[in-house]
Amino acid sequence: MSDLKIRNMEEFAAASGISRPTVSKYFHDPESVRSSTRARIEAALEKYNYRPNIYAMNQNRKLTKNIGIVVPFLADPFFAEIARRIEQRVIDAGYHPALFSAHGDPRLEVEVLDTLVSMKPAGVLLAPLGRASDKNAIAKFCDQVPTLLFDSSVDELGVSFVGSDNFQFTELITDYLCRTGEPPCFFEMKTPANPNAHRRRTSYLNAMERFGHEPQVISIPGEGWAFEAIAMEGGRKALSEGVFATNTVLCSNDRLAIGLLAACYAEGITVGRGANAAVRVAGQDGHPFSRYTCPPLTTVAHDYDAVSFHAVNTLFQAIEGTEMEWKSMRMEGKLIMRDSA
Amino acid sequence: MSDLKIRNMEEFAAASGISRPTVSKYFHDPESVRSSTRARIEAALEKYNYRPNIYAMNQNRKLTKNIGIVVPFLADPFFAEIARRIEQRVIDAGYHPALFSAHGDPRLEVEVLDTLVSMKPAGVLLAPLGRASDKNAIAKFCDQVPTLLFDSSVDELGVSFVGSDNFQFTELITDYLCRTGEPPCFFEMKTPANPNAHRRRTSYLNAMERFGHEPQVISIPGEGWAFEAIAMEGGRKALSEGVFATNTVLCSNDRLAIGLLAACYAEGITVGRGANAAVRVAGQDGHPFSRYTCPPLTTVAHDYDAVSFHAVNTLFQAIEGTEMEWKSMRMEGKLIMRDSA
DNA sequence: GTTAAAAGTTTTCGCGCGTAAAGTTTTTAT
DNA sequence: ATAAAAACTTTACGCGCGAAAACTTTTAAC
Repeated sequence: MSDLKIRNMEEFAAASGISRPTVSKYFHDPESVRSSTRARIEAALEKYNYRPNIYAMNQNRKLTKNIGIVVPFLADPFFAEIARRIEQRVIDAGYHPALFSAHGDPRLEVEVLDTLVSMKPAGVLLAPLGRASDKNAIAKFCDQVPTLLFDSSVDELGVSFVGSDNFQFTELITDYLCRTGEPPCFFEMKTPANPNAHRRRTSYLNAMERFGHEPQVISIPGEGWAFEAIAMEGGRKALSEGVFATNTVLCSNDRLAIGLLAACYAEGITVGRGANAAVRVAGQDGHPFSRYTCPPLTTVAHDYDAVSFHAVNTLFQAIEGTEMEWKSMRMEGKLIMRDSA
Repeated sequence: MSDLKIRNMEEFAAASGISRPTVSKYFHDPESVRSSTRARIEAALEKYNYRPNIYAMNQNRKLTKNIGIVVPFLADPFFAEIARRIEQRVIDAGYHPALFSAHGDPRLEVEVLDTLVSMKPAGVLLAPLGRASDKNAIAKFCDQVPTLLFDSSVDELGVSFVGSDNFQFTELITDYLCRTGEPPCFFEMKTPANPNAHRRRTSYLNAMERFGHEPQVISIPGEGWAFEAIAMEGGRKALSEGVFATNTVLCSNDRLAIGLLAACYAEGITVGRGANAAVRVAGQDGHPFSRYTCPPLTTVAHDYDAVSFHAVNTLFQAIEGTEMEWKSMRMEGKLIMRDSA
């Protein structure tokens, strides 16, 4: 690599023996220039470590090559995992991901969206906070930027929605639990941040009715995103008061289940599906660490691959101008039987 | 808010009754204009939802208001947590954080650094991959951008280093374990990604010698960032072969400990400090979920607050031109006694 | 080998802002 | 009240690139 510093595209074009507009075209889309031209540019690119000034580049483009990714809480391993996969797919498609977390704060979510508008991204993949979100702000944002909502939908905003079929999740595991032991109680937060929680509760109630069992929902208090702590505290209280009508508890999500497992441990209650276990505990999500709880957590896992694939693909279709109606794509979950239930 | 669309700073300046250069100055630093001027600009800002074009803004500035944050693996809750806190502090300081993860891939780490160079950030907070990092690329990067290394240092690069005192971590918990039961074996990955692992092993060996105990290091094979899976597999093998010389295992980090707890569970080995427990297991890091393992994990917790505070502050000092020598700031960890050891 | 299409070149303009210089007004200090 | 300092205005230029128009060369098609 030569040490001669290339100051701008003009100089780089001269060094590579190609005109600046063609070089510009190359950076916009390498496939848009003849392969012989591409080779010469790429040879120069090897020699001089030139990169176009991203600010000058994006100033006059209506559409940049940026893709925004927004999640409600990045310190939640579920969102970290799904964001990681989406980011990888965006990079593979030749775009530049810009990752943001609302950190559980609706005001910060609005700020992130404001920042994104001024970034003129080609598109945005947005997992909204949910209940706490400023719906008007999100609607306004969706009008300005091609946005695909994932994980949890807000009305019918954006180009489409990609997520998981929460009804199917809960039905699947409720069925499994009913078939293999006592019917489950449902353990959830009273005021869940995420609208998927409501779907799961409803699905539980429906499934229990269909199977002819009496449902029981235990709603514990607590706000925010510290699900494990909330479940541990609420779980200990519920366990010590003996409110669970059966020996089986289905948690609204895996993080609550992890907290409940800790509560059981603290209360000296053995968990598992063996004869000498007192209760069965199951979760929902296929949390990255659900495999390593003690006992390993029985759960319904998101199809991370399918969600990230369809989310990114659908957004790119919209970006490329494919006309399409808004639709909701919900992936089925897979039952993962482990020792906890 | 008026619906009249303001197209650029010229129009906004006209609307607020202030000249464009002064408005420009305001956006660079609101404190740099007279309070009466500031009030008029902010009144107009309320009225019209104008935001300067970030690309045009940054094109001619040598220094933007962006702060890069780079971590080796964002799906690791430890890094998610420290990134979250750093990001918050950066926002509070009036800067714009740009968060990147190398996803465990050294080539991606180099790409992220390349991207960051072209973003002309005011500064970067970089937690390098460690062993796998391209040291030359990092050194070159540090020459171009004010960079503060955190978590793990690479030579004496950047303006300074802020992290944890890994020697103190391991000494502290080794001492605790020796005082409260059998001396610990040390459980680690054979080829750890992070250089801190070496410090912890060394510290363990030193401490054991000082306390007059025979050290035993169990190094399990495995590559990558799936620590729990590696520890679970390696742990089951080690447990079934009975390689542990004592009933106490100190893990190089909490994620390995979580995997080892799962291995113990799978092998039917009870963990804890009670009389009827077979082994004691301890970790290091104060992983966000260490509180919710079964049994809850005894560990040494990073001082997340101090690390994020000093990292951000030291970087800002360097940005503001404060002359200072390179120094290494290592925060002490706090022993967190729980039921696992 | 001719021809049209595709690709590349030259030229020119403008985006939205940073920045600097010179002049004017307002504020602060004495 | 007056001078000096600070803040603001006016004017002007340039950053590095996108984009469009008009022209030239290369490629592909028959």
